[in-house]
Amino acid sequence: MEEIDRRIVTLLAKDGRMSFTDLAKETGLSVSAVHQRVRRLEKRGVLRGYTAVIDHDAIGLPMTAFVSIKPIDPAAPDDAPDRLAHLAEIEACHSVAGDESYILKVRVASPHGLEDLLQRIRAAANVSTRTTVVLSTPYEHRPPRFDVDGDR
Amino acid sequence: MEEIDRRIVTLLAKDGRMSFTDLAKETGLSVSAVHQRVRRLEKRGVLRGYTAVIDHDAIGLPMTAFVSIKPIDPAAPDDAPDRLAHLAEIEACHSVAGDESYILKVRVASPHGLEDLLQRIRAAANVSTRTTVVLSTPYEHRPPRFDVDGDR
DNA sequence: GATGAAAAAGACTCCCA
DNA sequence: TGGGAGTCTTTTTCATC
Repeated sequence: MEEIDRRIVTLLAKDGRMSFTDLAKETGLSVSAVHQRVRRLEKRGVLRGYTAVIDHDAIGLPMTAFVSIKPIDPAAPDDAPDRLAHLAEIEACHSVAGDESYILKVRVASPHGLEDLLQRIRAAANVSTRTTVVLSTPYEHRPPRFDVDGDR
Repeated sequence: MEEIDRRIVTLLAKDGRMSFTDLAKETGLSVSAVHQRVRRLEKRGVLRGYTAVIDHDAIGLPMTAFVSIKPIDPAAPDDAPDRLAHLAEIEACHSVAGDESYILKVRVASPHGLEDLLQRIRAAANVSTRTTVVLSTPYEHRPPRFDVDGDR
């Protein structure tokens, strides 16, 4: 992928609703050339979609936490992500190296809501949990900086 | 905030580029009424912006990690987020309760890139680091489910 | 791949209910 | 607040280089 595609991706990461007209101005290409490139990036899966950035305080889910989980029975098949997928409070699920097996990012309304969610997580996936409560988020969703190289 | 606004927010979380026409169809409102509501949600800060969801594998940053940091000198003023803001590999910075003071989410090209970044983090903010490498991400960026209530 | 032009769809404004 | 009409902008397709 070269320069202009990277530029387009970065611009759309900063403003997912930027118009093709504006993308064209920023990249120096014509509108239709930009259009073509964006569609190609979408098709290739480089651009996986678009989403609104939401203020969780404003929608009544002001509490964020990271929940690390570990299976109670290490011999059982590990299908925790599937077993937890129905819990809408879980925004993300990452399989990780280290002492625990997954890190979940969760959004809840209150400490009570967190307590309740943790119980449901433990019950649904047969895991123990370790929770780190987020106090504030100085920044999040920063656009990626990516270079030509394959390293650094 | 009531029903229809919540619907709009959820729809835009799922597809940040959804047209006003489609939002109107989904909500049963007229285009101008939806338009008005979206602008109001943006103005109130409920909708903080829009962003493209990027495949980090595809752009040469296939390695994700969570880096927890702790100040070397607990007495020093805590301005780690500012000191780290120039590091573009850091996608998010959360202040957390618990043993460490911040959790950073980082994206790098390789183990070598991670090693290099960790050194830069330690040097820039005078902190020790503990790193958890992400092996895979079953899901991420799931839209919030939020109810009328203020609890649950 | 990129371009410009033309047609279709959508965004945005304003006024009235 | 919501709806509708009108206008202007953007998107999308297409033929051409």
